[in-house]
Amino acid sequence: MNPSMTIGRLARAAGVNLDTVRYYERQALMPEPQRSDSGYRLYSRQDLERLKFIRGAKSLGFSLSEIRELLNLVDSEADRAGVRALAAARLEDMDRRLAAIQQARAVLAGLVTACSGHGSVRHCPIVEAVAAAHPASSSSSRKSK
Amino acid sequence: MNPSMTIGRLARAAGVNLDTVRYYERQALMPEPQRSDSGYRLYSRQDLERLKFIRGAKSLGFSLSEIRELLNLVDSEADRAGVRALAAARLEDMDRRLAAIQQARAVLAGLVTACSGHGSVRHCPIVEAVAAAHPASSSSSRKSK
DNA sequence: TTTGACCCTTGACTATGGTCCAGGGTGTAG
DNA sequence: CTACACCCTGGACCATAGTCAAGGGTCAAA
Repeated sequence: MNPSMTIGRLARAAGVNLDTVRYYERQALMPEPQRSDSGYRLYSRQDLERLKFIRGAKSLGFSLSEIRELLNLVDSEADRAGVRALAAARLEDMDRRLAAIQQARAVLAGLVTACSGHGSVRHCPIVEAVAAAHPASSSSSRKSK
Repeated sequence: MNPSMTIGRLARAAGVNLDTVRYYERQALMPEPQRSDSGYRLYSRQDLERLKFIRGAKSLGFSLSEIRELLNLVDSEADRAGVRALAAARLEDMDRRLAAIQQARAVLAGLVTACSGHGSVRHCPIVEAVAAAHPASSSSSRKSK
C-alpha cells in the first residue's frame, strides 16, 4: 500500500536525475523521506505525485522558490485562496513576460523583413535598429556606499 | 572627432555598470579599447554604439553568446544574409518560447477560474492539474558516463 | 599639496538549477 | 563468494550574467 520505492525508481518515474531529487530535498521542496535500515531513502506514491507537481509547475514557468511557496500552501492545508492568489500572480507575471517578448518579436520580425538579406552589413537595418532598441534606462551611477 | 571617453562616462551613457563593460570586454563583446598613458581605457563613439547595440540585443532577448555571434558578423563585414539568418533563427526561437508560455498561461488561467478560491486545498483543481502537467519526458537514466 | 573622484587589476562572490565525483556501504543474482 | 547495480555523504563544479572588494595608481580642483 506504500510501495516504497528507492530514489532511483522515483527519479525514473518522474523523469528526473536522482541528484535532482536530492537537490530538491535540500531545497525543502521534497520532504525528508523515510529511510530503510541501511539508510536508503524510501518514497511513497505521494512523494512521486509531489515530484511530478514540482516538474509540472516548473514546466509552467514557476521558479523553485515559487514552487516552494505553493507547496507550503498545499502542505499547510491552507484554503485555496492562497494557491489561487499565487497562480494569479504568476499569471500576471506571465502576461508581462509575454508582452515583452511579443514586443521584441515584433521589432525583430520587422527587421527581418526590412533587411534585404544581401549587401554589406553597413547600414543593415537590423544592426542599426538594435543599437537604438536600448532601454538606456535607469538612474545609474550611484556613488555612495 | 574621437571624443575618447573613459569607462565611467561610457557606462553612464549606456546605462550600465562599469564592471559590466569590463565584463563584456572579457567576454569579447566589447573590443580591447585604446589606453591612455596611465592605462585608462578610452572609448570612442563607435564603442558606445556597440555597447548600446549589446544592451538593445539583450533587451530583445538575445543571450550574450548570440550577441557575440551577431557582433562577429558585423565585425567581419559579412553580408547581411548572416545577420538576417541569425535574426530569423532568434525569431523562430521566440515563437517557440512564446507558444510554450502561452500554453502554460492557458493552463494556469483555466485553473484560476476553475478554482473557487475557497475550500481546502485538497482537490483544488490547480494543485491536481499541475501535478498532471509534467512533461514526464525524456530518456532519463543514462548509465554510461 | 592634499582631497576626492576616477581608474586599474585580480579574484572572490551572488543567484539559479542543477550535475558530477570520490570514496564508501548495501542488496541480490549467479 | 563475487559481481554489479544501486545507494549514501560531502563537496566541487557547470553555465549565465554580472557585481563587489581589496589594494593600489591617476587626475583635477582648491
